[in-house]
Amino acid sequence: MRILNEDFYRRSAVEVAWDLPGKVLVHQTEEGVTSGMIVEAEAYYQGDPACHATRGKTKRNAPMFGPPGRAYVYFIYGNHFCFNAVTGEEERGEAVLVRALEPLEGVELMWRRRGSDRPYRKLTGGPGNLCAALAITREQNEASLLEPPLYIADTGKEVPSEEVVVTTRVGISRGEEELLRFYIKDNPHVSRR
DNA sequence: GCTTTGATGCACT
DNA sequence: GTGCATCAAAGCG
Repeated sequence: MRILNEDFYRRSAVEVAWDLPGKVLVHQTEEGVTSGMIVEAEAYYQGDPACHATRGKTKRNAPMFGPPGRAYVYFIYGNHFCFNAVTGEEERGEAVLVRALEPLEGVELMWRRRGSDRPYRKLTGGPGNLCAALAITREQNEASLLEPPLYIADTGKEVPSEEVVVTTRVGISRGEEELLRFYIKDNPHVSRR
């Protein structure tokens, strides 16, 4: 597998979000390697009222204004982490939220982290779930995605464009009208259709 | 410095 | 389908 380079991320969030389904997110930890195919992603860009960066740079969203190819991990609702890949040129304030994975490596480890009574589809389905399964926390905030232990790789297999569905985003209270969400058709790990 | 609320998930009805 | 856990940062004053 080929690790995606900076040029991949140095594009608009919408373009990157379109290309991410089918790519593989990998996290190597002391416990072992966990990875999964990205099956759902959403684009956020400055000017979008729902984007964290829409009101300029703050302490929380500073990674979104940094160089592309970094992680932006933030804590939400007291319990949950969400993982984003920073895209676009520096100071643009763009990112792509990874919402769901299909487990590949380290499934046993994910089960151990999550509890064994969990339905398989919920193991990495949903932004909070995939972060818990891959052990992504605040510590991975601003980490580079261009090299191990945390990176996104290209399997060489492209997802046919007719299998990628474009729709509106989830959980947005403002500006729901735009079609910025991309997911793989009929994949059981996608939370909402 | 105090209040509000959110790019959620889960247990429960 | 509804409610709740739980907290950091934004927003306000």
